Amino acid sequence: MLMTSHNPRPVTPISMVRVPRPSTVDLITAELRSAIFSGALPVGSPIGEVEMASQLGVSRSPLRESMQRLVQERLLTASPGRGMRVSEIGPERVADVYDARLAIEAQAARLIIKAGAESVLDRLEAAYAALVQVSRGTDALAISDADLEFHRLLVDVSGSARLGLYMSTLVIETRIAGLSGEGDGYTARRSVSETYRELLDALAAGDAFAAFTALERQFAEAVARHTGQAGDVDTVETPVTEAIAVITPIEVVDDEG
Amino acid sequence: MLMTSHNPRPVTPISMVRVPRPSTVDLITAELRSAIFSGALPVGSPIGEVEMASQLGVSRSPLRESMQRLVQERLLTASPGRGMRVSEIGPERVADVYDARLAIEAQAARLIIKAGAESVLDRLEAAYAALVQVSRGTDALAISDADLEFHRLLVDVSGSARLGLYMSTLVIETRIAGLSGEGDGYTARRSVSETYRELLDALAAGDAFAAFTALERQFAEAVARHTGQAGDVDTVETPVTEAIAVITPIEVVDDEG
DNA sequence: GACGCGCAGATTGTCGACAAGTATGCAGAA
DNA sequence: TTCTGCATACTTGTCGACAATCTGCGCGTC
Repeated sequence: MLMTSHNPRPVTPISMVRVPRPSTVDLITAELRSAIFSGALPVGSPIGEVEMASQLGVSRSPLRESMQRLVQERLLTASPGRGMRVSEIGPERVADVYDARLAIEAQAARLIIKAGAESVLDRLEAAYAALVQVSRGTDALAISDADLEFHRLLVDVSGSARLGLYMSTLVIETRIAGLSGEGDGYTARRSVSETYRELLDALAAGDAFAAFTALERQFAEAVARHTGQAGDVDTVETPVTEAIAVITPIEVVDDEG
Repeated sequence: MLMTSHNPRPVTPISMVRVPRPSTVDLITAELRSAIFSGALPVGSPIGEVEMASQLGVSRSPLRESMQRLVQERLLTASPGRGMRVSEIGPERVADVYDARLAIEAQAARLIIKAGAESVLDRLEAAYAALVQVSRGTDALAISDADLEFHRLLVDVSGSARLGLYMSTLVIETRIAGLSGEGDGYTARRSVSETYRELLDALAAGDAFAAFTALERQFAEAVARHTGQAGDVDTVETPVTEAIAVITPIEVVDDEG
């Protein structure tokens, strides 16, 4: 009992990390990201600040701060004096997105192999099975969701916080690239590429080079599809109805039991 | 002369991209980034908004918007109700930074090899020579500058906009990691690692795997040095004087000839 | 008929002010 | 002496308002 006073160390110093409550800017940012991803905010559309602020139930100041985060993410482009608009990713920028994805996901694959945990392979197999299942249907957006979910999981299970941060942006950029195309239809590939199977086998075998090659081929196919040089792959197109996802107001957190 | 009117197409439609003037938020963001990189804003120090705003000559609103960009970059950490502080990168996070750098720079090396332009090799050789030259001195910060300049150039010449965006943040994070260490001294390695030479040779030979291996070894050395498991390498330490770089006020752009 | 100019409307950028929350210091009790 | 509770001062978060800027429309002129 006498020792407690002269040593002001906390009781559990190791796992006592500060868990910050999400701020308003965090909530708005997440809401805007979701709106861009779902297509509720169409690609290229300008964002009226007063309208968006009232729709979110907040003032312009936190909204503007949130939009600056998305500007840093390159999801919004700012024109001084002219406001923000949702970034477009035309065919000439698709290759850049997939170059970055190859950098991130190949490194994630290396980290997974380096860690050598088998449980992550099961989770990836499950995500792959879900992708195969959804690809039997005709909902292009659902196929894209399962596809991106697989890739996001690949990076998440690698355990790298920075790679995960980059990937969460790249996932949305990939979706934007699909939405920036011709008209308001979303095109997805219906037959799952065999490179997914190759990637999973390479991860199981611990072959980093084979994993890289699989990803490289998979992305080359995607870039060719996005730039209109698609081969004879079976694709399905779904119109994007903007009403499927609305902007939900930010609700004030009331943290009393 | 008669054709000019009926065809309203711009004169140079291909390279007529809109060059936006830098907004105030851009200027403040660049200034804060520079202050963090130079050590004018010490690692872990809180940022008083009123003081910083008056020092920059702007109001709190654009300053707060700029800081949100840096929060997205992970250069600042926000505690709700408690303000912002410059992020620390302790020894447990150093490996994550270098994992991300390996992802980015290895992909950059692949892109350089894929493009196959010899002029970029000359620029990299020049940056390498500058690093060797500076490493003969005892200014640790100058050595770090030349080191990071080499790596930034490596990514810049790859031509990928997104990799460059990631790298500009990773460069500052690497510097922060060096500044987060023991006391207010910056330690740099004095003898240039032979992995730089190996990387350049691999790029010249078009060997992507060798380039990756060189980077991987180079970063493993750096992580070991940052986490205190340094071997017998020759290091030099320079105290960081915070007065060397002050926060310069944002000057209003007056764009008349 | 086409081009340039000017004005009105709306929107963005910036600022000051209020409200809410947090850190600090002090007094009092165990 | 040490811990607890409270009052105070300061900081942040949010809001409304003003100023600067851009867009669109209409008019006049070449």
